[in-house]
Amino acid sequence: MESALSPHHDKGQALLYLTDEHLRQGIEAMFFAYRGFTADPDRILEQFSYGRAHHRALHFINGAPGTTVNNLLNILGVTKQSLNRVLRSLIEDGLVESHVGKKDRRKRHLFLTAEGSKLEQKLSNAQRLRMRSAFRAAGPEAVAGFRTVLEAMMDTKMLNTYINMRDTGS
Amino acid sequence: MESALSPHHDKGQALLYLTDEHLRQGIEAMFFAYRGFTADPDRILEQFSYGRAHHRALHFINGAPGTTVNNLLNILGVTKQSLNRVLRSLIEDGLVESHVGKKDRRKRHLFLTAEGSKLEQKLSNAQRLRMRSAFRAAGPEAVAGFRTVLEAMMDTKMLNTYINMRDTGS
DNA sequence: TTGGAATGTCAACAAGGCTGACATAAACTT
DNA sequence: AAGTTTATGTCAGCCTTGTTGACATTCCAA
Repeated sequence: MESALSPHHDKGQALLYLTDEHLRQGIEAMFFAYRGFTADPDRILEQFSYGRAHHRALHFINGAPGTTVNNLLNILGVTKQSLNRVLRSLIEDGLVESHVGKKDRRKRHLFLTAEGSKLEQKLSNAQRLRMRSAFRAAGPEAVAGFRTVLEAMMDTKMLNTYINMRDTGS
Repeated sequence: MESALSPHHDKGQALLYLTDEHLRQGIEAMFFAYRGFTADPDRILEQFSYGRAHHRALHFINGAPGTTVNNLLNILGVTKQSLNRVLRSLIEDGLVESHVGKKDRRKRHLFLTAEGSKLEQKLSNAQRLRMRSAFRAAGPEAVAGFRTVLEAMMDTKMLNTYINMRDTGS
């Protein structure tokens, strides 16, 4: 990265991507990209009178069937009251099932029903479609960089959660 | 990227980054990274009893001083009622000034006051700090890839808006 | 057996989206 | 000059999704 012969000059060159101007562009890119990222599922959710909170619950229950309410709380970073409202409507509508734990009967283990799975598929298909098209357009090196920067931008605690989900494939 | 001798095999290899599993990871990375991205300004805004909507308004008024309400509406993608509520409080609190247009007196041109600029600085410093540390940790190639993927993920309309802001440097 | 953890529920509140309706002033069109 | 469109503001009301606080229940663990 830096030449031993002219460290100061090369350091200046190499760090040009860290100027305030570049950072501002990165900030705005995140803003606009996140809007695109959520746009497609949002349109589907509207038809079901659901919101992003429902999508997030469906997504993570799908990724970790049998997860507990508390675990979901930690992943989503919201209060139990907030999550409970969402879960209640999903359970009432027959998209999610809550089973009392066998070992620890205080815990509720959450599962998608067939219908819940169907909606989750619909949502994630839409989101993957855009992600795939963006990945394909950008190419594998860009995607690797994308992942690297995003991981560096996460809170430490969330990074561990993410890495865990990434590596266990659920 | 692909060998001329065994295009099929290499194509299979090259496209491994487009599997559903990788896309799912990209989706979750976006979710967690966006949380990190907004966490620092959110903490500051809380002290001022403001929300993200105020931050967004301050950010884009700062980037394009004298912009009109309608322009801001298009950038932010919200209704005028929603934006107006935020602008009103910022104007009342003396962070933003609204000036009647000289050429077209229907238009209101928006500017940050000294105090508004101060808060905007505070917010963007916090956000840049995290972005800079992420960029530095990831390196210039990763940052280039990050930008490429984000731009590919935006809605076409927003992409143009973004590119315009990016290139004019405001 | 008692303390605390896990969960659920009720009530109340706020931010910030939304729609619809209406007002006003200015600019544009015919 | 009259009528239309544009830009903006405002009022009322609704929804989702976040918050806090209080309280009940269940049940594990020391």
